[in-house]
Amino acid sequence: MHLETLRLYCDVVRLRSFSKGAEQNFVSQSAASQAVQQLETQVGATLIDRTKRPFAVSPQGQALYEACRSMLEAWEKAKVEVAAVKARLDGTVRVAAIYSVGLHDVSRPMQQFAALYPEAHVQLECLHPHKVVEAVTNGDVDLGIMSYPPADRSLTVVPLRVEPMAVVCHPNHRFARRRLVMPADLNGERFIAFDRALPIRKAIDRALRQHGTRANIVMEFDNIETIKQAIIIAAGVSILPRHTVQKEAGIRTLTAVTFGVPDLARPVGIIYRRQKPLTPTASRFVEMLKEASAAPAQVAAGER
Amino acid sequence: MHLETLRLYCDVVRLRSFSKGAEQNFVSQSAASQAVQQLETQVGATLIDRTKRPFAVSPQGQALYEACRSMLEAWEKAKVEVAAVKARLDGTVRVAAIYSVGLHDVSRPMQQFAALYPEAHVQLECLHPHKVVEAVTNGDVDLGIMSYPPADRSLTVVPLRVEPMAVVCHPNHRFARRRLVMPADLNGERFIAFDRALPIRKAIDRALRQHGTRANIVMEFDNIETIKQAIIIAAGVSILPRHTVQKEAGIRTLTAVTFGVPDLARPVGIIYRRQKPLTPTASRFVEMLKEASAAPAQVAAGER
DNA sequence: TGGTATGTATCAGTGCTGCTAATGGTGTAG
DNA sequence: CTACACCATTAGCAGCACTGATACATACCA
Repeated sequence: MHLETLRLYCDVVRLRSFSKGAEQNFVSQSAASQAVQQLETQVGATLIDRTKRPFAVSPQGQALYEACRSMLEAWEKAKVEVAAVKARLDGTVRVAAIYSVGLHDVSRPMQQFAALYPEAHVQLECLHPHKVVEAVTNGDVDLGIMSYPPADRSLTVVPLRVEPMAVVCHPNHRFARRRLVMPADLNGERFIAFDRALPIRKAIDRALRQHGTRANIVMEFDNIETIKQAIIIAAGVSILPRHTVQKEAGIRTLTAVTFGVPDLARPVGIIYRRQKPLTPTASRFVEMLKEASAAPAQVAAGER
Repeated sequence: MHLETLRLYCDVVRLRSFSKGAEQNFVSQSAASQAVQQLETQVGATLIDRTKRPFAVSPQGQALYEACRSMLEAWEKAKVEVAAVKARLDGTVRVAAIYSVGLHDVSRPMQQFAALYPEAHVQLECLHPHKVVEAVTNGDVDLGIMSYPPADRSLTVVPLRVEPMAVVCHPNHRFARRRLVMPADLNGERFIAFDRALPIRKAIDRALRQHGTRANIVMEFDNIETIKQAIIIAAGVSILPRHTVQKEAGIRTLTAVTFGVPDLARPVGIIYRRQKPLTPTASRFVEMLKEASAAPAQVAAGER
């Protein structure tokens, strides 16, 4: 039984006319006649007495009319309710980012986004890289922003940018006066590394190994902020994305020196579930992130 | 949108499985998948998150599920309600009869019918002939029982019997001693006639005219009972269906004498609207009336 | 009582929709 | 990582609802 048939029947009864009811539902009079007949067969009763004009609605027909009216009302209500829930959820973009990206690079696009789409809402949480992947996979968030996005077949990856890496040291370190540090310079140098489980650690290790360098790893941390603190207390040097130390370089608490391996760079990307297409709002936020990550890169290039 | 689709969706959600929901609705798993997809398109929201197993129902999906459940309940309730009204109405046969038939010939079949079909119910009302036709035409009653049923194209006529007419007079009247009264005998006789508007009046007038008889009409009434009262008070004679004075003849308050025009007879029939087929109950009652009108006719023949 | 006008039923043809069966893809458990 | 269970997808097909034309019924009018 079609809901449209019930609506048609209600209109026919309400307007006391098959023709008018049909017209109101944008079908032919013939269709209305057949539909009501089908409905009568379905419920097994005569709903309309057509021998008089205008026709008479039988007691059964009246009862069914009222029942149908409330059913159709319930249906319309359900649809708007679903649409409301959808709008509320669609208007919210839940984002999980790693600390180094979330703190520096997402807050500005977030403000920009809030200004452009006042009805939308961005929820940002900063997590450890593995937790970012987990949050995306579980569907706890719509988007994940992270470095070295994993090549998981259940995830779609949108590359954002590639962040050049620099050697970072204390301003008093001898490297701080140089314009360039070569891999060989790191031999035996006290080195503060990323945690072994992180892809960035593996990328740096591979780059150093390819140039025959063996750094003297004295500490391991799983996030950039802690590494920077370690460098500040003169515990050693490290290799970090250049723009993550931009602020510290400005106030001379850290110094970034170009590293002699230009292809060592940290890719940053957005991940989301392949099987779950983005909401329009989330798509717009992705576009904004892509634009935002294009502009600062040029600033960084000019600075270099 | 099909109600069956909503039912399928509810079962899928309830059983947390497309396959089981499909099975419960006797369709393939593919059909269930497509139906839910169509439903999602219709309401414009994702109802079920299929990336996890067992799948998760989204907030929208849950809201729609509850709405659909109540809609389906309302539908089932409406159907049984309509069926109940139908059963009640179908079990009732509304009959309109003219006085002379209703009082004498319908009450016994009615009792018989009530004994045979205890769940059924016969509503009998006695009306003037024209009102009987009107009641049938308006749909106020299912059946009409009357004499000289009109040849209306909107009515179906079921002939019941043909009632022979007799000259009826006071037991003291000179006719009362005769076995036969010829049309010529009525010349100048004080005659109590039917109302001019009634077909039976026209039939009697025509019969008398054909035999060159001019009765002296002293009174006109529109029903047999009143005519009988008039005869009893010795106001004159009349021509009436013989069996309508059977009781009075038995107790010697009236006398019926065979009339010399055997083809003068009153046809009695059932009428109902051609465009509105009889309910099964009404059909059974018609059959019973036909049987009942066959038996007494033979009794009357034996009496004659 | 006939004739006209309005409104509904009926019919055959057709395009669309929902179903099935088979196959492909995905998540979960062992 | 393989096996399994489950769901999605596809093509093909059958059934159904709609249309347009026509027939019929009712109501109104002269």
